[in-house]
Amino acid sequence: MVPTKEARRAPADKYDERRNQLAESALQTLGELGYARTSLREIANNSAFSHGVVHYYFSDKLELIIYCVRYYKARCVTRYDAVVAESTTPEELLDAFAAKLVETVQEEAAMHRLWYDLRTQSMFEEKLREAVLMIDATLEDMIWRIVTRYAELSGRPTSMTPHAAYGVLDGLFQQALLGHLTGSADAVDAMAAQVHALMPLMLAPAVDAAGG
Amino acid sequence: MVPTKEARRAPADKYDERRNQLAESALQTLGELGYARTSLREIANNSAFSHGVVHYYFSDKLELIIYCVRYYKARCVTRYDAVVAESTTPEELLDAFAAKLVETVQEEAAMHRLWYDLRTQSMFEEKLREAVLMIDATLEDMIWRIVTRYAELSGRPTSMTPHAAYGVLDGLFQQALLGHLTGSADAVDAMAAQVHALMPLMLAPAVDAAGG
DNA sequence: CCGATCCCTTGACGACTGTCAAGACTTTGC
DNA sequence: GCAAAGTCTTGACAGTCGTCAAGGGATCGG
Repeated sequence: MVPTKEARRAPADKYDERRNQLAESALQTLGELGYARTSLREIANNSAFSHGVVHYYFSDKLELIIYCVRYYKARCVTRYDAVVAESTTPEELLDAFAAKLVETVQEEAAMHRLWYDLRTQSMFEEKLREAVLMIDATLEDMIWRIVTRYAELSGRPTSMTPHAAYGVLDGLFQQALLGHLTGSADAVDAMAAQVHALMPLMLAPAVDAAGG
Repeated sequence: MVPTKEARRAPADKYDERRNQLAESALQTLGELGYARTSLREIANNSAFSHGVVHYYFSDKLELIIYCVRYYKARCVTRYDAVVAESTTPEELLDAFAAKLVETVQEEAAMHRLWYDLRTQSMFEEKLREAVLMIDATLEDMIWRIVTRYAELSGRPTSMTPHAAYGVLDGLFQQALLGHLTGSADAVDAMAAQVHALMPLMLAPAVDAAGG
């Protein structure tokens, strides 16, 4: 009998652990091959198990992938929190933020292209939408924490909605990722410069210090 | 014998015409199903031909798709030229540009999600990169024509690189497309507002008219 | 130590895929 | 009107896919 999560006895932990283990292998495979070319057998090959085990822990290929999306989110959501916490001036925050962006484009390119792949797939596959929109909103929140902290440190109010701020930064990030993956040597540095130029524009214009 | 484009006798036009016909059917199918779920048989089903004919006009599935990308580009590249040509004030240009963006998100959503799909696929499939990067550069030029004309009409110089301008606008566009396709009623209107707010930020700040 | 439950492997199924060869039908050149 | 070239259909191929059933060990409760 196929065990469901709630019907399981004691080792619900072990069950979830296996699911996470498979999600890990799936994410690795998906990041390498993309959604279109990833098969369950290939995922299993990149794990310690055989291909049949997938249907023991997931009812469906899509359920595995959706589980992966949510599992992946848990890793990303706090990526910039240290940057926010440790910066004490707007310039410091901006530098640290841009540096972190550059770092993550370079070192987690596979995961990021997978994210964009899955987000685009959700434009075609309705079942992916709920999970994708949820993580997209979470990423928007993450970006907004940066922007509001940057505004705070600058002593100026924000002049963009969270949605718009996320949209433009995500556009630059995606552009840099594409450039990075296609061999453009200066793509990530260009992104850093663009972010430096863009962030001040997300705040209301500084008043001239004429009055004091 | 498989005819190659250069070895053909008189009807090189008819040959290309058929290729375009197939590209049309392929684009329709790809826009509906996405790259991952589109098969050659499905493309042929959406055309007047049978599935075998694809290999008469294209050596490969990938060659067909790459041909589609280039074919698709030819339609997009002049989309905003009328807006540029007919606007006489910066406000008019901005309104017309935003309106055109809204229109194209709504009425050509399938083609746009396909474009983002293929562009993302190029992060995984090396053979797609050349065509994708070419059309991406063309789109960047298209956007830059808007921005420079906007700057001209405003009497202010631009303050962003073409790359950055394209990146941020594309981010907003993609965000609106995702929102539109996932049922968010105000996604496209939000994009219009965001574009209105963003475009002035792409120009150098207006000097205060204190000196006359 | 035995039976039951859990975990996992193996192998198979039907469906679908890209590709291509064989041939039929159509058009063209003479 | 015949032969050749061009165009398209049909059918098959080898392979891969998601899915699932049967069964083997492992583990655990008694």
